Amino acid sequence: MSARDFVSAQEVADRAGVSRSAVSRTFTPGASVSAETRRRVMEAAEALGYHVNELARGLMRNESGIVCLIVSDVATPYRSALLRELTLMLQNAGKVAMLISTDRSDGSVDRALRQAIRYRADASIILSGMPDKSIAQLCLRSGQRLVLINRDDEQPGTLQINLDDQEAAGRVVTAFARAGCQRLAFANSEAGTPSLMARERGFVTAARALGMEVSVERYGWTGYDAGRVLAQRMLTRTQRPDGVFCATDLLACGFMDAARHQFSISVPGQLCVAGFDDIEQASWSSYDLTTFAQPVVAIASKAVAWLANMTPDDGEQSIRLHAELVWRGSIRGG
Amino acid sequence: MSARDFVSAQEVADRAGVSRSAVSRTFTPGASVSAETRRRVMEAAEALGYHVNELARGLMRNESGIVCLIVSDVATPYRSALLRELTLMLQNAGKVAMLISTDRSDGSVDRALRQAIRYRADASIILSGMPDKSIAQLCLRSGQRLVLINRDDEQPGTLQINLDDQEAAGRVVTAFARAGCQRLAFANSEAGTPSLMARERGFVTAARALGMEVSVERYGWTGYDAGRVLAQRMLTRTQRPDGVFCATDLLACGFMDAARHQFSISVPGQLCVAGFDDIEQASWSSYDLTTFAQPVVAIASKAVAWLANMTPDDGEQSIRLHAELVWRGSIRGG
DNA sequence: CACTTTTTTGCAAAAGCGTGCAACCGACAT
DNA sequence: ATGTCGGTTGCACGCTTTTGCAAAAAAGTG
Repeated sequence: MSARDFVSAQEVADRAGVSRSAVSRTFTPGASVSAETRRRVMEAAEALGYHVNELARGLMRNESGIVCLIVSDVATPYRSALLRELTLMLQNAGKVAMLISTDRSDGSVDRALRQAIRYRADASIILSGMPDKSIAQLCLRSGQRLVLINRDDEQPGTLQINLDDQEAAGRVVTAFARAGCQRLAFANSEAGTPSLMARERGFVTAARALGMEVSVERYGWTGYDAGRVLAQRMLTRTQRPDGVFCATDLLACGFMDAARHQFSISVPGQLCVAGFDDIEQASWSSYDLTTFAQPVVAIASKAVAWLANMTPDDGEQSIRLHAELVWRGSIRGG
Repeated sequence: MSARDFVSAQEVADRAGVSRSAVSRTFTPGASVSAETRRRVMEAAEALGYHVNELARGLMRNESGIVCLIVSDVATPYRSALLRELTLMLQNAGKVAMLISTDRSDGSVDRALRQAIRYRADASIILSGMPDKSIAQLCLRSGQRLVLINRDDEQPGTLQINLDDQEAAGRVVTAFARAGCQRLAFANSEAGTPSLMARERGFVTAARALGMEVSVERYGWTGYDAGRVLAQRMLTRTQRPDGVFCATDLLACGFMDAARHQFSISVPGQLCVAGFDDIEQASWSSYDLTTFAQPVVAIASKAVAWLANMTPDDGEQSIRLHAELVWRGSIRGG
């Protein structure tokens, strides 16, 4: 066995010549301890290398300070950016982040949430995946607060953070129209997540409203390779589109690369492209992609603010954030 | 107060008509319980929605099952890829990952490690930052196992995972020579991490050994923008280099973009470029970058294998992994 | 100095779990 | 019938902390 010999509050108390409770109070903000006692305790703690045991503390308080981040595709630019903001802000709020990756297998989120419950996480933030309604129920029943980002389940007691995907998609139609595009198209993946579908809906309806021709193609998983495949399918038609809105920047990067290097189509000369997320690569000069910015810091700060604010006015709450269009060079005539 | 009312083992025991120990043993793998008792307990647990309290369990066992991941620049492609592998493998090993992001401020890693100790983490994996020797000592003193990735501190009781950076850098010199490059250069950041410096050393010494001209430039933080600035500095010289090894793929992407779009230099026609990490973008056709692959799955699996294998034969251990050269189109004549 | 008020301190209970020890139960051999 | 043995089960204690309560100490007041 690993001889892990932690020093306990008792040992500190003995060395400092005070009671165990005095030690406890010293490390509890807002507790009543005299300056002298605190000094003696701190000194002893330092000498012995004492650290509060958050496990025991959480056990007592029924509040672990742990927030569970349940996320699939961590290695994706948008997700990892959001992850960074969330962990940083949670740390500043005195919480600690427990990271659970879910692959695309079915029971994956389920297992993750059970794990979270076993560690008595105060809350879970779900960045992805398809959480079963029953599982979310389970979370809530065990007193866990739930933040759902870019999902549209209607669960009481949760915070929902969404974007104005549909309206945003409408705005890009206007941009394409102003650039003189005739035949629009939407490039989507087969993931079918609420935000992707909302963008598709918004784009198609806005295009139709303007009387423009519009087509939709879906393929594979939401990544660079799918973007390439979509380009191959859409750009080999006899009447190929000249304004393509990709559901995601990653799709857009793949699409643009295939268009330029495989079909020698100039962007934005012969083809306008827009994406969504404003990942770092969108600003790289090889792409210079016009896209919608995910308000990652706003998302993260709303989420942790809601978690930190423990007033149980919790009833279902829903926040809608605005996705700002970032003009770059992949659409003619900014 | 959030009325968090968890169901305890006692309640399950009452409902199942057994003692609390029976419940405990049911959820402890390898404990002695009859099939009948286990069934009754499981049934009651299911009905009541019972979940083992890992906080209390960790308190008893002095083993929390928590592994702390201390990482800076989470949103970076290489880091997030490694993060994904680590969390996935830790989960499969029955551990859980606690993520601590460190910004580049000084006391940041320090605070992170203290947090880890307070939660009685079984181990910490440090992907970055500059952990003070004294802090590492603190970790070890509190029985925490430590994995250091791409660092060169020599601490007993830790696992060090490194790459053959220096040799790899030597191999790319050969590649440049074969491509007919005359004037080599190394593009580095000012971060000064052990692996970056090892690549620089390896490249310079190998080039000199072949009697080739070689220069070094360092600028800023290890990212895309620094790559662009480095390109501006190096490509405006009267005698500009024709073979540039960038310390990192991100630097290389910035470098290539500036070279092509700002200076209209063709890659690999007039300029050969190589990078390091093999991030996803390196394979995108806009870059098609020849680079060294970080063996992320090997790194992750070595790390968690060492952690899972609790034999305390721990004495300082050091693993050196091989970085394979991935040939793509940014160097002439594959 | 005596009295009241406030602050500080120690005690003991509580939280939920694991586990050594002893008791117990049924089966089997003598 | 008695002894033995392997497997189960319950009891009680241990882990580390927080916190209500009451005692003690300190401070303030007349």
